[in-house]
Amino acid sequence: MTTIRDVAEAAGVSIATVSRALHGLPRVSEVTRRRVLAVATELRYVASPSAASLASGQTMAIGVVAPFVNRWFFAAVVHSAEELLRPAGYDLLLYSLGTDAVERRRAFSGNLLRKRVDGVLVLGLNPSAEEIAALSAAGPVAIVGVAVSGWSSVRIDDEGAARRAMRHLIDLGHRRIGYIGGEPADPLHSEAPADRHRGYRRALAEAGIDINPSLEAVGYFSVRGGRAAMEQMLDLPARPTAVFAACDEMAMGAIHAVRRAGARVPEDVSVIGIDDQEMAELFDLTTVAQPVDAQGTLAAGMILAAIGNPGRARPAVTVPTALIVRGSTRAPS
Amino acid sequence: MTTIRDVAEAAGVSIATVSRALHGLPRVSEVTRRRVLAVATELRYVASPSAASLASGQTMAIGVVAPFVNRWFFAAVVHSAEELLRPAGYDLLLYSLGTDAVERRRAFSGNLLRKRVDGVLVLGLNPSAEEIAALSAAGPVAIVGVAVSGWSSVRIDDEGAARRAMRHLIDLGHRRIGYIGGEPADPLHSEAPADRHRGYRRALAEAGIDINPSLEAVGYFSVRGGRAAMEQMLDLPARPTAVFAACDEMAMGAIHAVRRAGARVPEDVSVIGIDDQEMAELFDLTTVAQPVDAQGTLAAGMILAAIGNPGRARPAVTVPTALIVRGSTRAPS
DNA sequence: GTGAAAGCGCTAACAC
DNA sequence: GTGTTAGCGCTTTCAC
Repeated sequence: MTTIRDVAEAAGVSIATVSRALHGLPRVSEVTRRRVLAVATELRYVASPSAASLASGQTMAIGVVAPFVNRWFFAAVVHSAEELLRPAGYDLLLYSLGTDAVERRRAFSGNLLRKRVDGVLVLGLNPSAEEIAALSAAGPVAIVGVAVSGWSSVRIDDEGAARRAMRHLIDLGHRRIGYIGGEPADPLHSEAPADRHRGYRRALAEAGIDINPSLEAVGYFSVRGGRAAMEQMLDLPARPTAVFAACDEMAMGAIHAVRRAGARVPEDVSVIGIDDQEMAELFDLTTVAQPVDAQGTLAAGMILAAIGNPGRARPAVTVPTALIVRGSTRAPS
Repeated sequence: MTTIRDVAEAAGVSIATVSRALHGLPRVSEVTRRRVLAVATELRYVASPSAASLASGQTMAIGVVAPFVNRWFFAAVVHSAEELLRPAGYDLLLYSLGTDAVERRRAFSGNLLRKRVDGVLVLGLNPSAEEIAALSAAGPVAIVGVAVSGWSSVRIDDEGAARRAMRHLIDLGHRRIGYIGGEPADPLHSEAPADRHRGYRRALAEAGIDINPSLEAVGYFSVRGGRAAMEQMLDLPARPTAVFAACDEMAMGAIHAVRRAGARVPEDVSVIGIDDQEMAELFDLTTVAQPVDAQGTLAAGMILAAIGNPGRARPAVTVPTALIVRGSTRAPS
């Protein structure tokens, strides 16, 4: 294995000069720098990150903590974050925790990330006080999806997005509107589901429509959960004329359920979601779009900005959403 | 920051003993071990991975190289691999390269992973000779999707899966069967697309059906690509009665195109895919399922087995696929 | 069963 | 502009 010493000897300089030359630091003559670079390339030298970390105190790695990578939203955010982080010289350390509460606890209690990363990107979970402490010990944190005081954050206005979806249905003339959301006790402790639910109820209230708990079903934020929830509502004596699902995946499941029951979207039931993920267009799904890449890039940028600026305030940004009207909603017949 | 020295002092032993105790090594009395463990917990001590790596020569990290994380297959494989790697004490370093050839070249030429990881998991690309050399320098490699000599590998029989899909259509009585595949010059240099294409043609040949190039369209392995490809085929003077798409995403795009054109699946056109991803059921898509979790777990296990066993042969495993018949295929009318 | 000490490969402060 | 040197925090021999 080639070390910095090999390069130094081959270039006829000291290891300190090699280090400076390779990092583009001043106090190295142009001639020397060129020679060192040439030798390093020739010898296929790669600096040891472990040694560099130990000596410099920086790991040049960012931890990415998320419940899953195999969910559209998380994968997309991670991808866009990487596009900013990698060119800045940072590696990405992936921690997908799963839904399991035990696993989650273990991950945080072990201080998984301490001494391993310079900063953390958190996705899709609403951390407890202990978790906030544990993660904060690892470096500056940016979180996507919920605001946490002391951390940078990027999110959408979940309640507002839900209200916008609901207003669309209400403006079309719907009065009997179902809701498909998450579990009452969300295993990820994320706030977004509760916010969206609040938006649903608030929109109803604003329109002077009574809340009907039998029109609220649990869809677990998954396709099949959405389908099951819709099936349940279709069995009601008085079916809803429209359904608002708190994410596109559940909305797609709902559309499937309607069709399997021999009914049509939107003629018999209108369906609206939140996200505007890739598949939404395929389902001709009306939805409230949230910018994904922007959230990943923003969060990554916040981490970078926070590293080395312990003093500065941590921004909490809310990014805008937009109603995308497609063919899955129309006035009730 | 708590170091091993702090623990040693607090426990009244040397740092060597702390190290042994914490690693469960022999030559430490049970009493001492317990005391050290207690003190370490008390002090919330976490060993520095950089220092450990530098001293031991192991990074306890595995590099994951993939073109994207935001593709169903890759995300699922990564997730299942992590479930094996994390408990074994390994971190996951994510490198999603994107499609960009330049970026890809840079990634490999810089020897991105050398001295950073103990092993590598490669997904979704068919490495060139140089890339094989570059990655091999980082440690034992396991690759998913294609066999590479000198590396461990897990894959499905792509040609066989394609033939199975085709035989299903042919057995149903179809003779005019379209194909939606990847680009002729695959930017990822992956072999799977070519293998599947070969399976398509071979199945036709075996059934004594002439190959008709106008029935072969490019779908870029994406939903929209599949839709565009299908639209193109629907414009043909003689439409195919069935279409085989080389992945489910393209198949779903194709189904959408058929419906938008006012035709029906499967009455007018049968559609079959490969993958059996989560959404396939929603589209009632007949497809050839490939085991995803198994591939991730197997590949991860191979890396673990290879680490510390430089001599042993590298297994090349082919996992079985299965035809899943749903409602998107039927006999031509 | 325990401790002393020699590195691992690098960065950064300092001297020249 | 360049070199010397003192660590960074740990693992691992080797002596006791």
